[in-house]
Parts: sequence; structure tokens; C-alpha cells
Amino acid sequence: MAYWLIKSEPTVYPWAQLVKDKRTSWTGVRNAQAAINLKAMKPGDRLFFYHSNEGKEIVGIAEVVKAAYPDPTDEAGKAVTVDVKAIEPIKTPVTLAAIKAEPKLKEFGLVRQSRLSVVPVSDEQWKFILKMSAA
DNA sequence: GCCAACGTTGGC
DNA sequence: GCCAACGTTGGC
Repeated sequence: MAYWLIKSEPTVYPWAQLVKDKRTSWTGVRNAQAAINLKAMKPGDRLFFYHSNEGKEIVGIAEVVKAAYPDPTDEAGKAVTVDVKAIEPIKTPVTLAAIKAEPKLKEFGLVRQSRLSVVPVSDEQWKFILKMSAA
């Protein structure tokens, strides 16, 4: 099982909305690198849900329920989307500041490539961030 | 196929 | 609101 982090601007699609919807298709990703990551996702993979711009923190955990398929919102037909569902909120949101302050997370994609909206998370990073969120 | 110009994202 | 990082576009 693999781990990922997906970003959303709270003003566009906040965590609370995913909880309310229970599941959604993660459309609108146009970036090539992000699309590669989407394609690598498998049902059962876990995702951190991160709020960009406002909040700037990881707020919940979601799960991939359907592997990548063509994004119906993309007229060019190149983009892909996956379906995700909310699993649980995080006890203590893990802020970007906290992640940056942590030497162990220096290599985290969120820090290294801040503009990428779909980022892989290693096992170690996942566990470490989980620990931070349980504090 | 290279690279400058331009647009967008996202943190501060 | 500003600016750095980075992706995309378009001229050559």
C-alpha cells in the first residue's frame, strides 16, 4: 500500500466537504507530474488531505477507492482523476510550519515541491506525520 | 528542439 | 499584495 498527499484549497473543496460527500472524484488535476502520481494510485492507498493557502495544514486522512481513469472535466482528454473517500479527521492538524521545522521531513515532497498538488509520501514520512498528528 | 516570456500556484 | 518557483507557450 502506498501513501500520498493531496492538496485542496479550503475555499474550493475543504475537508469538511469530503466528509459530507463521503466520497468524491478528485478532478481538475492538470499538472503532468501530479497526473503521473494519480496514475500510480491504487484502491486502498491512503492519502493525507492538505489545505493549501488557508490553513496550510494536514487535516484528514482519505483513501483511494477507484484507480485513475480519464477526467471527465478535461476536454483534452489527457487528465486523469481518482475517486477518494474520507476516512477520519486528524486529531491535531499538522501544519506546514511544523513539517518545515522537522529535520526528518526535509525530503518531504510538500516542502521540496511546494507547487505540486499530488505528492508521494514514504512509509516513514507517513508514520512520522501520523505521530505528530496524534500529539 | 531551445529558450525567453508569460501565467499560475502557494507561502509569506 | 508580493514574490519565488516552476510549468507552459510560442517564436525561432
